[in-house]
Amino acid sequence: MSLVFRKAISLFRVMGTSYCASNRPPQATACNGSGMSKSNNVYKDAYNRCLRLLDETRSLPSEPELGTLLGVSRTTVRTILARMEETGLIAWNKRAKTVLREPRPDDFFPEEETDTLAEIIERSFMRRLLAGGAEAGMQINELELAREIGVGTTSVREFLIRFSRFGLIEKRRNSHWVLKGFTRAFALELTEIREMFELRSAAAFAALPQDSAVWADLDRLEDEHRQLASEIAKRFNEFSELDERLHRLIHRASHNRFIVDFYDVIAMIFHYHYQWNKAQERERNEVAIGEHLVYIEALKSRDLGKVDAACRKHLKSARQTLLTSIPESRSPQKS
Amino acid sequence: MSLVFRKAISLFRVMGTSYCASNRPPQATACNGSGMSKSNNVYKDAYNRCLRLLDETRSLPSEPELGTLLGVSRTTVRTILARMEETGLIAWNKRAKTVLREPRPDDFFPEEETDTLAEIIERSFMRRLLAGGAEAGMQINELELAREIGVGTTSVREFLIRFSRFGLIEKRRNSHWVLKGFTRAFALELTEIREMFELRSAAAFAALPQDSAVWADLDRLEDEHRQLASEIAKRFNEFSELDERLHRLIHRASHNRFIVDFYDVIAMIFHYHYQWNKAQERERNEVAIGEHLVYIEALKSRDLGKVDAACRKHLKSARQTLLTSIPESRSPQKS
DNA sequence: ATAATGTCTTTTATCGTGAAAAAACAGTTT
DNA sequence: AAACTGTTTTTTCACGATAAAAGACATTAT
Repeated sequence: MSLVFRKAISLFRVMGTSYCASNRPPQATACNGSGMSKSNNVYKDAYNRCLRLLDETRSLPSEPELGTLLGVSRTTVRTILARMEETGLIAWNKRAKTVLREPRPDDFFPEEETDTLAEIIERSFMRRLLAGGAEAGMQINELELAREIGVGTTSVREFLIRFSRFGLIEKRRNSHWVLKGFTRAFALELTEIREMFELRSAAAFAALPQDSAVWADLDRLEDEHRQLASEIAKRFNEFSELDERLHRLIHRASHNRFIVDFYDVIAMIFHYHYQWNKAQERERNEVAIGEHLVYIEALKSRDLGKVDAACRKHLKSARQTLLTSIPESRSPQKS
Repeated sequence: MSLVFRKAISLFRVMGTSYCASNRPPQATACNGSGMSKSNNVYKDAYNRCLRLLDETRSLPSEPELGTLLGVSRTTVRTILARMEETGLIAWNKRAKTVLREPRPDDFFPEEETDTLAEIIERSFMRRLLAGGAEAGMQINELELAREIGVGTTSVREFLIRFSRFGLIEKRRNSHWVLKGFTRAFALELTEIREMFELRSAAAFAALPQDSAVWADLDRLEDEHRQLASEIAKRFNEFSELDERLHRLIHRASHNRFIVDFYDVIAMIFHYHYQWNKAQERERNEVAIGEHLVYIEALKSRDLGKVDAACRKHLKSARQTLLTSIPESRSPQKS
C-alpha cells in the first residue's frame, strides 16, 4: 500500500529533479550535508530585488528606508550593501551610497538559491502528488521525504503540519501521515465551502459604502481585465494572477478571518491546477475573464440579485474546470 | 508593546505553574535539560489504562490484541507487560499473562507524566492567553515560551504552527508571531462560520436515510441528555462533553472535511471557555440541554423548517454565552 | 496454517547547537 | 533633536543526534 508512493518518490529522484541533485556541480551546491544550519535565501532574494532598484537611481536611500522597501531587517540591508561595494556596484561611505555601474546578469544570485525551504519542500511534495501514482490511503514518510528532497526532518515536519490544513493529508497519532488524495470528493468539498463563502462575501461587498476604498480597487481590476481580454492571445497565462486578486478582494469584504484564510486553500489548489492542466487554457481563461467582467458589473450595480447570479455562474464554471482536470480515482479510501 | 505579554510570562513563572517547577522535587523531575530526547508518556498513559483493565479479568489477552485495545504498538505493550511483571502485578510467560493482584493507587504513574508535550504547551499557552494582560498586537517569543515551559524550541514552533489555524495568532514573515487576541471580533467571526456550517450540516442530517447508523447515535445521545437533565444539580459539569458529541455528530453529516475540521476550532474555544467562565454554569447548561432536546426532536421529525428554527435558536444562545464571557478589549489592533 | 512471541530495523518526537536574520542599544551626523 | 550609522544581543530557522515508539521480520507454539 505504501509501496506505491515510495516508488513514486524513487522515480522522482531518478528524474533528477531533487533540489540537491544534478544540473549543478555537486561540490558547488550548498547541500553538502555538513552542519548547514540555515540558508541565506532572505539575503540573496533581497539582494536581487535591490539590484533592480539600482537601475532607477543614482544613489540609494538610508538603511532603514531600504529595509522597509525590501521587507528585510537592517542587518540584511547592510550585508547587501557590503556585497555591492565589494563587487563595485556602489561606493559606500556612511550615508553616501552612490551607484557606480549598472548591474549585469551575472551580478544576480541564481533563482533557485532565493527560494524558501518551505517553497522547495512544497514544490517537491506537490509534484509527487500530481505526478500520478500517489493514491489515497498511502503513507507519507517524513524521513524518506526529507532525504529525497535533501533537507532536515524538522523542516519537512513543519511543512506537513502547515500543509495539513489544506485537507489533503492527515496525521495518525504518534505515527505516520496518510495521504487523502487529490480526488473528486476533495474538489467537491472544497468548492462547496468556496461557494458558501464567496456568495456571502460578494453580498457583503455589494453592501459596502460608496466611499470605501474597495471600489477604486475594483475599478482598477476591471481595467486590467479589459486590457488582458484585448490581448488574450499572447497574455492568457497572466490570468491566474488576476483571478486570485479579484477573489481575494471580494473575500476580504466578509471581514471574517476564517473566510479570508480559507482562500489560501483555494489559491494553493488553483495554483497547482493551473500549472498542471494546460488543456484549453486559453479558451478557459477567456471565458473566465468574461464571467469576471459580468461579476464586476454586478458588484458595481449593488443589485444583490445580479451579484448572486453572476457569482453563482462563475463559481459553477470554475468548479467544472477543476473537476474535469481530476482523473477518476479507482480505489475508494476506506475510513 | 511586547512588554506586557512578557510580564505575563514572568508572572506565570513566579506562580510556579510551569511544568518543570515547584510542587515536585527538582532533582526528581524529568526536566534536567541534559539531552532528554523524548518522554515516554505514551507508555505511561497506556500503562495506566492497562491497569484499569486488570481489575476486570483474571488474565490478559495476546500482545497484538492489547495493542489495538490500548491504541499503541506491540513494542509499547511489551514494555508495559515487562513492568507489570516486575512489580508483581502479573505473571508473564509467553502467552500466559495471569493477574496476580489488584492494582494499588501507587501503581499508577502520576497524571502529569502522561500528558503529551503538545498538551502541556497548549495548556500553558492558553493559560497565559486567558489570564488577562495578553492584549491584541503583542509579540509572541518562541524562545522565551520554550524556556518558560521548559521544552525545546522545536516543539513550541510546531505547536504555534498547528495553533495558528485557530485564527488567534499570526506569523510575520521571517519574524515573530503576533497575538490577535481573544476578542469580541474573534468570537463573532467564529460563530458566523459556525452558524453557516451547522445550519447546512443539520439540513444534511435530517435528509439522511432512515437506515443510517446516525439515528441510533442520535437516540443514544437523546437518552444521555435526558439522564443528565434529571440529575442536573450534581452533574451539570458533564454537559460540555455531551455538547461536543452532539455537534460533532451533526457536523459529520455534511460529509465535508472542511466543515468537520472546523469543529476543532469551536471545540477548542469552548473547551477553554467552559474552564474559564464558571458564572451561572448550571443555569446555562440547563438551558442548553433543553435546547438540545428540542433540536434533537426537530432532527428526528426530519422537518427542515423545524430543524432550521431549533438550530438557529440554540446557536444564538451559544453565541450569546460566548460573547458575554469576553471582556471588552480596550486597544483596537492596528492593521 | 494461523497466530502468537521474540528480535531487529525504521520512523517519529524532541533536544541542543550554530548560522542567518532581526532587534536592541549606543554612538554620530546633519 | 531627529534620523542615521556602527555594534552587540536575541531570536528565528534548520540541522544532526538520540531515546521512544512503531513496524517488519524471524521464529515458535497451537
